[in-house]
Order: sequence, then C-alpha cells, then structure tokens
Amino acid sequence: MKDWLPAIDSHRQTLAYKKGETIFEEGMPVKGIYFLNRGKVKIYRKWGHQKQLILHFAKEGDIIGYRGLANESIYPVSAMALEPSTLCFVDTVFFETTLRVNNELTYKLMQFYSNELQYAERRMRNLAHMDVKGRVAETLLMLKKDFGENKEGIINITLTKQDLASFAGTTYETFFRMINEMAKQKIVRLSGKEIAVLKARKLKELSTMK
Amino acid sequence: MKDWLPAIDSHRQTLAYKKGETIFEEGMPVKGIYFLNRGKVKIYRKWGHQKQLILHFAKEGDIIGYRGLANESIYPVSAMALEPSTLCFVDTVFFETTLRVNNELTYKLMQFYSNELQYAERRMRNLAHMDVKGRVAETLLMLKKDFGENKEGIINITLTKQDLASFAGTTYETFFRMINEMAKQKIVRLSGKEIAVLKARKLKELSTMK
DNA sequence: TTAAAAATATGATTTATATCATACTTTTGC
DNA sequence: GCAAAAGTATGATATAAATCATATTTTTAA
Repeated sequence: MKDWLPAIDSHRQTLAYKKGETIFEEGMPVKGIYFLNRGKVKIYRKWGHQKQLILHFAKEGDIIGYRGLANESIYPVSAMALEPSTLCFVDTVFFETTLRVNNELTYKLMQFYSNELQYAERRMRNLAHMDVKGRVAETLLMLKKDFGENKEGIINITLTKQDLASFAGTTYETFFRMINEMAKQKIVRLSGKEIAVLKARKLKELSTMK
Repeated sequence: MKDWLPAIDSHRQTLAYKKGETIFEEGMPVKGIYFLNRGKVKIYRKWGHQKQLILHFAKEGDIIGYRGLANESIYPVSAMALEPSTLCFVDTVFFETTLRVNNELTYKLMQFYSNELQYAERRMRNLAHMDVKGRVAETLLMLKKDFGENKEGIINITLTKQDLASFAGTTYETFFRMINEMAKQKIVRLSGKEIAVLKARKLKELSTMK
C-alpha cells in the first residue's frame, strides 16, 4: 500500500482531526482521497440516525475515501477519527491525473479494490447466514489480524462495545452478552476496553459454518 | 462495459453452458475471466451445502470472474448458468498482460470495481439493518432496473423463488410470504415465475429506513 | 472539579424470521 | 411418456436476536 505514496507525494496537504471528528460523510461531494499518517479511523454506512454498519477500521498507512473514485462523485460512506489522527489529503483531480499516466499505480489500486470487494462480499454472506456469535468471533479474529496484539496479547485497538457491535452487525446488548459469554469460557480476556484472544482456535470454530 | 471487449478480442475462446451448469466454483484456481455473450448467470457465495447468498445476476455483456483478479488466485465466488449461456473466456495471463499495457482499460476496470464495492457495501448495510420486506422490495426494484421489463411490465428475468430469496438474503418461505403479501396489496403482480412491479413508489418506500 | 454525557452492565419482554411439516404442482431427465 | 426431482404453497412452532427498561460506571468538556 505504501508503494503508491511517493507518486502523489508532492501535492499533499496535511490535516489533523480530533477524536470523534468527521472526516467526510456519506452524501457529501468527493473532493479528494486521504492517506492516514497517524491515528485510527472508522469507515461506516449509516442507517437512520442512530444505527450504522462499520465497514472497516483504518490504521496508519491506509488510504481512505477511495470508495468515492467511482462514477458517482459522492461519498458512499462516512469516516470518523477514533483517536487524534493526521491525514494527508490529495485532491481528486490530481490523483486521477496521476492514475491516468501511472499505469502501475492504477493496476495496484485495481487489485486493491478487487481484494476489498472479496472481503465485502464475504462479510455480506456472513451477515446473511452466520449467527451473531460467529460474527463476533470473526470480528475479534479480524481485529487481531489487522491491528496485532501487544506482549500481553491485547489487541492493539481501543474501541467502544458499541463500535464493536456495529462492526459485527449487531446491537450493543447482544454483542455484550456474546463477548461476555466468551470471557466466561476463557476464550477471550476482557479488562475495560482491552480485549485479548486466548483461544483463537475456538473463535475460528465458532465462525465456521455448522 | 462493452468498451473493453475489443482489446482482448483476439485471444478469446467461446464456451457454452447448459442451464444449471457451473462455470466456476469458489475455491477453484482462477484460470481466466469470462464475458457473457448470451444467457444469464448467477454469482453467489455458498454457506454450507444448502444455503447461498446470491451477489449478482449477470446478463449479456457483463464480465464474470473478475473477482478473482486479486492477490489470491482462487475464485471467492461461484457462477452458475441460469439458462443456456454462451461465454467467451480469456485466460488470466493474457488479460493481465493487456491490462499492463492498456492504461485506459485498467482505469475503466478500476472504476468498475469501485462501483461494485459501493454496491456491495450498501447491500451489506441493508443485510445488517433493513428488514426482510425492505430487502425484498429492493430486490425487485434492482431486478427491474437491471433487466428491464416487457410491454406488459413483466421483469425480463426468470428466477425461482428460492433464487430470489437467496438474493434478498432470506429463506424461501419468508420471501414467499412477503411477495405474496405485496401481490395482495397490488404492489406487484405475480403469475408463475413472472413478476411485474405495479407500484414502484411503494417498494421504494418499503426499502427506505424508518 | 464537577455536572452532563457517554458507555457499560444486565434482566425482562417482544418480535421478526427461521425452521419444521406436509401437500400439491411443475419441470426435468431417461 | 413417465418417474423422480425440483419448485411452489401454507400453516404451525421455535428461537435468535432486537428492543425496552433501568442502574452503575467512566469519560468528557465547561
């Protein structure tokens, strides 16, 4: 992913966001693409005013806003900083010009989209058929894989239970019950917002079709 | 979509499939990409042996198997002909070589993926938050938009109720009840496998968040 | 530093939707 | 042309998960 940064290195503009600040919102016109230098960001789609489905948690090095590079020039998703974050912004016109002349970059981005599409469609299938406990299990495995864990085995991302639930595609209450049950069975260890996976094998099992 | 056909016109190979025949299956190694010349194809992800989520119905002119063009060289989805279909096949190596030299084609394909991703993520959100009646309503609107309707207003695709249910992300029984209810309310007209949308406005309303 | 807001925790209740059961009809393959 | 398989149709029942209610704790911002 980092490989394409040099190509647009010149035209960048650095922006800082506080925790809870919105970077862009679905329905807003696309102005450019963002690269996350520092911090963590959630990408989500809203449903009504209260509900949302979190599609992705972005970390340092990730690009954000690429979903807007389609025909529609409107963001199909929203992005909010989960901690103080620094992003560099490249306006669409320049980015697209770069893509037009840099075939390698375009090819990489295309492959990247292809992977994202695979991931989205797998999750779609899971939302349709996997039970909530399975989705909670998968959520934890995904976070562990994407963000890693420290020496104590604690996953390197701090999230509210509500955000975890919105990522798993369920309600806060149900998520809480599920993860609590897993804690009782010593599959995970919880302490405040810290989560450690103790039995990855068991989680894998829970997220496998029965 | 048709615009990129000429670029690979030479290396093609024509294949015919009967109704119900599998074109490729998830987990199989990717050999190439397909262009649907004639017929209709369902693209789906399996869950266990009985269940599936249909991601997309492809029609004449559509490309199929593009999801395999990521890092993994394994099809993440399956494809099955819904009626006698003719496809033209282009092997991955040649297609990728073409992409490497044809920036315009790569750019178009990238945009195409971006659109697909938007679509997938919107459906993801719907599976998480929209009720089944809403999803059934949206399913019908989408089919009407994608396949059009004849003079009598009948949608130009013939599907089993089971496939319709698998596309809406529900069971056959629930789908049946929902669409039946819509027929009683004169929102749609049913006759065998024929479906006509009578009140698109009402369907739109049902698929809007409450 | 303190009041307000957000997040956590958990029991009780409701509801949407899946599952099960069964009969009938249409389609398909030999 | 006919038997088997696939699809359609519907009622009854089960259940997973959402919703509601409420108390406590933690975090945030003035």
